[in-house]
Amino acid sequence: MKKQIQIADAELPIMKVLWEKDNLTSPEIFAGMDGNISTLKTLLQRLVAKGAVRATEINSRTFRYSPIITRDEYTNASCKSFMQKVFDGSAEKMLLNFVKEDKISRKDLQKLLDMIEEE
Amino acid sequence: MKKQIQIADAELPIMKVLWEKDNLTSPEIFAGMDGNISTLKTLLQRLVAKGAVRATEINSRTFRYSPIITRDEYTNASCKSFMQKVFDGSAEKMLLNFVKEDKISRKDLQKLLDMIEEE
DNA sequence: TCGTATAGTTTACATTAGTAATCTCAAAAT
DNA sequence: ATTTTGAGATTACTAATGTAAACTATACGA
Repeated sequence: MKKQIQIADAELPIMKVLWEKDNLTSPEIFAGMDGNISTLKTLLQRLVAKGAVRATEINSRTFRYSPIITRDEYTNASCKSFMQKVFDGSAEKMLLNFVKEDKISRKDLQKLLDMIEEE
Repeated sequence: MKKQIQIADAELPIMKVLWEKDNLTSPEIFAGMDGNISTLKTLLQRLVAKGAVRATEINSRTFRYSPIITRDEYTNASCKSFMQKVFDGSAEKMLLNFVKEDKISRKDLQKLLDMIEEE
């Protein structure tokens, strides 16, 4: 049972950058992101501390960062716990809600169906 | 802009009980729930404090509790922020992921489609 | 070579969340 | 009337989160 690493909301944007392109230096990560630079440093640090991101030393005192947790791992775990929490683990309940609330249209559903059929 | 009331994970089970049946006394709420009774009291109190639950006095020092936030309000807000956070606000991305991960089957989708067609 | 910019480290602090024990005081029981 | 019970209030404490300033020491530019 590998203990679940929790990625906090404020940390997620950093993960997203690294999922897009990894092996970046911290300035590369932070360029394009908004928020206070000190805060971003702290968040990156915490991600490294909790084992979500790996820091590889290049020069002494500078690193390149890469995600250890994959986007899929994160997404799957989040979806699962979200579905569990809000819809008592029922995907159908969730879907139904999305349809009722017009978050998804008939067309979207059809598109999805087609996509499945193709495989 | 009504400020978003956040319902914490540990508080949610109490809300779920009240969404099922409201105007309950605290012993009625807690019966059937598990967890330390003191903890449950704290959580109920916090829900009242943050305006998610209304306490109506019956005798002095005893109350009946009812949800102020509706299940739909909660569900919609949660879905929205979850989708925003994880799927950058795209319902399709999310659905697609659920399908890819086999959380939803072709059959489920078809059922939904049928359901929509009927209206 | 020396100064400086800055990547990374340390420290800080308020808030929320999870968990729970203890206290208070009226209502119910005897 | 007195005791007991228990609903609700108060207090507590740790961990996580969001936010950010200050410090340190090196790599690079002048």
